[in-house]
Amino acid sequence: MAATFPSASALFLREPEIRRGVELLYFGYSHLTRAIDAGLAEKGLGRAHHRALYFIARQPDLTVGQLLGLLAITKQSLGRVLTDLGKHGLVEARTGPNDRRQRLLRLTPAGAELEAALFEALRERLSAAYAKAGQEAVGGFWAVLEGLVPAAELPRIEALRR
Amino acid sequence: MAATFPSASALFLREPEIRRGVELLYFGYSHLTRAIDAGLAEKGLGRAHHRALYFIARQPDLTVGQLLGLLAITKQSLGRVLTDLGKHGLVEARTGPNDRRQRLLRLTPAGAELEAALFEALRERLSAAYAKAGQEAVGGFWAVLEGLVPAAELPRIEALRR
DNA sequence: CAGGAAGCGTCAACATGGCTGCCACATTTC
DNA sequence: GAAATGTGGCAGCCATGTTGACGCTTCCTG
Repeated sequence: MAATFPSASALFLREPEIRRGVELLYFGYSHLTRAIDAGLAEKGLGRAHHRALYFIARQPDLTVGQLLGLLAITKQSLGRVLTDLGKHGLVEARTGPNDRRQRLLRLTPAGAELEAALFEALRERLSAAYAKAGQEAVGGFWAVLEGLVPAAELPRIEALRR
Repeated sequence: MAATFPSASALFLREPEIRRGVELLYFGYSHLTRAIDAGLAEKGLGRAHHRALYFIARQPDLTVGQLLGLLAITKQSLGRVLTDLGKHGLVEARTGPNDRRQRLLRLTPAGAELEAALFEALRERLSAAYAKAGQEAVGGFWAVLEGLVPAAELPRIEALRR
């Protein structure tokens, strides 16, 4: 949260600055996600598989429902992805200890290895961008992106940071 | 370009900070793009149509080839999108005055109106995030995203700013 | 000025990853 | 015991990406 009070005519709120943000977000996001496509294709997986893999790595033993909430897709779409990941031996599920209806998801060693390899590609790109922009810029980067996420959603994201 | 020299152990380059960036980028991008889905669905269009619409609005009279370069999809995929936009009366093309092989793309008044309405939704979200984060943060946001784009690609993006 | 290269359009076929609707089952909670 | 919840599965649809091949028209160069 910055301490500045934006004036009514703040220059950084005008159309060119907004368009610049839209474009950089589009291109930046595109290039970052493309960084792992090759690694995924090797295993016959797609981006949907990676998103699931990523969040399971991030929060082991999360339930199918929690993952659905993060990905914001339908149960059916996720089901297909989880089935694939299971068949590839990358993800395994066990029954919830408290609520036996739940299935707790976890990466297998092979899954963890693949996720780490894919993350390495993301890390390379993003840390290069971080280093080039500097620490302060990184704080700004986070702050703006946080502002794009509806307040109701933020807790779920913050929870990923343990 | 920040003036800081990242030390070998810069805290903001460690895994948690990288993961935070990956996640915020994912969620921020998702929420921003979802902001216009309703408006698009009303017209029977999808996100692919919006991307084309957006860049044609941004750079009128751009050629099919230039648009292909920006979107980084195949000619066939773009062809389908442009055909749709033409049928809806949102985009029109005229023969290039210098090179008659080229088709210069332009929004019709209806196309400009739709693009403006969709942009308004993006503007609302992004300017709220800008205002909340403050002007300095916005600079950092841009700087990090620029670092994600391969150097070879940057000129094309900078060119959008006239 | 002939011939190759470039810009564009288009056909067919296919893959991925979303979606909806509907149903089934085990389990938990009221 | 009834209702709500968490999960799984089937069938089918749609949007948007892909490859490969081919054919125009136009431009440029030797």
